[in-house]
Amino acid sequence: MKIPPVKGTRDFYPPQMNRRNWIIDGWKSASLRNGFEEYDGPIFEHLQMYQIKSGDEIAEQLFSLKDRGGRDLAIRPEITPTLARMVNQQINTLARPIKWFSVPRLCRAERPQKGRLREFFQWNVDVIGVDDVLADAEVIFCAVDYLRQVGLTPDDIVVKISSRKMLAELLIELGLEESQLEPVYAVLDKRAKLPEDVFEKLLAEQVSDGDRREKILSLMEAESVEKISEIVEPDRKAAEAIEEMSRLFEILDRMQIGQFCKFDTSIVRGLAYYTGIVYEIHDKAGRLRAIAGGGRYDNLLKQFGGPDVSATGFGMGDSVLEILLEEKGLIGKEVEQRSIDYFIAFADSKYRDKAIETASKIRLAGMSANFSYKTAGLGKQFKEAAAQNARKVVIIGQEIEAGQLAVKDMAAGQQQTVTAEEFFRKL
RNA sequence: GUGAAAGUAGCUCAGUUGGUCAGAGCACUGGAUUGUGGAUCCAGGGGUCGGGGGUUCGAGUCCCCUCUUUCACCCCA
Repeated sequence: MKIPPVKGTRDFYPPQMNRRNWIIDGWKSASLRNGFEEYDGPIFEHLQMYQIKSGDEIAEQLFSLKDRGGRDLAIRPEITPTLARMVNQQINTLARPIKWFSVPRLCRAERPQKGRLREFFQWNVDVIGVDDVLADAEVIFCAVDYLRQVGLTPDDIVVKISSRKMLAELLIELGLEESQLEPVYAVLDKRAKLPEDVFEKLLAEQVSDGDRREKILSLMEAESVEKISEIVEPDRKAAEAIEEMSRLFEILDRMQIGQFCKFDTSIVRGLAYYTGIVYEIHDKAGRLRAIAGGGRYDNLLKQFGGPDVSATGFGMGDSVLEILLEEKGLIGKEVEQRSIDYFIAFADSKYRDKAIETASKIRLAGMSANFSYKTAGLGKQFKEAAAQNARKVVIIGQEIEAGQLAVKDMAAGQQQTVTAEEFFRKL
């Protein structure tokens, strides 16, 4: 009986596994050079953990199970709750700022589509315990640092940045009720996806007053933080939020990534827990879903039973990223290819034992080596070596009787005869 | 959860109104090639035509169901 793979999952054969490792290794080294430490948690948690933040309806979108003790568990659909739990548990012993990153494997029971699978990897970078927008700037820098390092430029991607706090203060100043904010956010979030007239109609359903709608539309079109104050005269709290945004952009400029970043009030983000700066990284053409998204979530640790500690961070999934990198031709052929330091060929089956011995010595010295399981001619063995992308081929032939080996550099095509003793000494 | 399209070898695909329709290229294995490579030539293995049911003398082809994939919607932590 043939059993198919599970819907929305991927098999990683060696070439795809090499790609996956290349992406994840890039994430990890970017995190480390930005001063973040790696952590991880279990792949499942109590189901309840995911209901605190997002409510029951989200429980339908995750994989849940009952263990033999009747406990309701869920495979993690995100790692932020685990992070909050882990940090809360040791909050009094952790030195601040807490700069942590993780590359968890996550599962969500959603319908798969382009750039969205049921199992994926997500790079998470967070700073906990710092109120200052400097922390927001630093995580944004970390994301851009990686994306730039793999070859993406400001022509390819854009970090769209806004502020929940600023938007809320301005909307309230315009006369909206607190209770209207959520539904209005939902409409504003759709702006980029909808034709203008449909968007305006949806907005009119939420905001009946024409003048207010005008102002909101102008806010959405503001190209810079400065323009905001021209549209709505900010009160003290709004001015603070605007000031914070300006400062963020100053820091991003100082960090040399200003050309990747753009003020964009249409970035609202789905769920309610963001409290300040919010941002999404998109492909410049806007054809794909977001590459990454994040923001400040100052209330989360408290919601998980911890103290009032601020936090900010982002998540970047592997699937949209891989599609974009593929489209831009930034995943080189060599990423998928295997390679090996040495391939040991033997000219006659009587030298096979010597070849096994040689390969083992090379491996013990810390280099990679293979030899053929077959006793084929040298031509075949060279083909095998080439197929494995071997850098050098060592030939064991009659010269071994005089203590010598032939070593061929496959790229250069040059071959040298050296004594076995010298060869092993130089490994 | 809703809607649309697709599914033939490991991959990309051809297969006419139902009647030599089990095929090609690439990949893989072996040989040409018993001391030298990714080329070339030859040969070979590999398929219950996604699965199940139906119509028919006869189904890869038509009908129904189902699974999977892709795309969009809902949602997007």
